[in-house]
Amino acid sequence: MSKQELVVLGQDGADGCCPGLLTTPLGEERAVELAKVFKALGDPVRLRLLSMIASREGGEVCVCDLTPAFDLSQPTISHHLKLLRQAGLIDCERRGTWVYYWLLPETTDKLAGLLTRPGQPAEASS
Amino acid sequence: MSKQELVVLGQDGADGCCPGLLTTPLGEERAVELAKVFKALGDPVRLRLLSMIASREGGEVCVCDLTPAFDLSQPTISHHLKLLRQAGLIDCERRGTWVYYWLLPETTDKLAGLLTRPGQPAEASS
DNA sequence: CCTCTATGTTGACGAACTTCGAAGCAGGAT
DNA sequence: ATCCTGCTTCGAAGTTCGTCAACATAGAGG
Repeated sequence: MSKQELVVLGQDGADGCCPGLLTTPLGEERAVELAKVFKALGDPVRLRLLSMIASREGGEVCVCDLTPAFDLSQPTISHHLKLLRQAGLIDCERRGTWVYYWLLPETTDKLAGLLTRPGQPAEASS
Repeated sequence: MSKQELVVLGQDGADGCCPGLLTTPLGEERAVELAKVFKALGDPVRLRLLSMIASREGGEVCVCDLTPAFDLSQPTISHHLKLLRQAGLIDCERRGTWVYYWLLPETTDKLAGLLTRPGQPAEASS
């Protein structure tokens, strides 16, 4: 299932290794890589999907719990989930009849780190 | 100059007022608003522009310093800068012959906060 | 085996995006 | 006023994206 070519956000982010977006000019290859992840977040449907998955109590959501929240066909939801998966933001597994999705926090952590300025702790909101 | 309809990232983010992306399901309107900002970041050219602007010593960059870094026409760079500006990520001002751009850190701070999980400080990288 | 349900994949189409050249505008210099 | 330079806006071409209907697949249960 999770045999998609993921976007791997190289060395960086929360582990405090490599330059953040806001401190050092971004190289072209790295920009391309990063843009894929941000592009995945650049759609309202995908943002809501990610949010629904991330905020789920047990950490896992079945597709059948996601689809009814939208006025979209199931294939469209499936398509958006695939893009989020390819961006390395979520992963999934089939369990019997259903497929469960969960957040990959490393990726969001790295994005948050990249967008954080040196002096700014940027504690989680709420 | 800065009379663009900015995307205003409502109440949220670093000020710890409203739910982060990862803790509470996102409302539709808010998702649309947020998606515009992420979409602005979803292009390699714009990411590099933002990075170049943000990491500049004095905090300001002239367009003429940005353009040579790309294999793109000046109108194209101008277009991307406009999108970043409409997303509320940067602003600009004309001074004599040149136009200077600078980062609006409130917006990146808010994004970082939204992507940060409750337990995770997400200190700036590098 | 066959059928039913839950998901993913394919192909197609309109909308949106990226890019360019050409034209427009604002200021400084002549 | 006239020209030149720096930048933005306009209009068009090519590409990518979001969406759906139709089809394919995986597993459960007869």
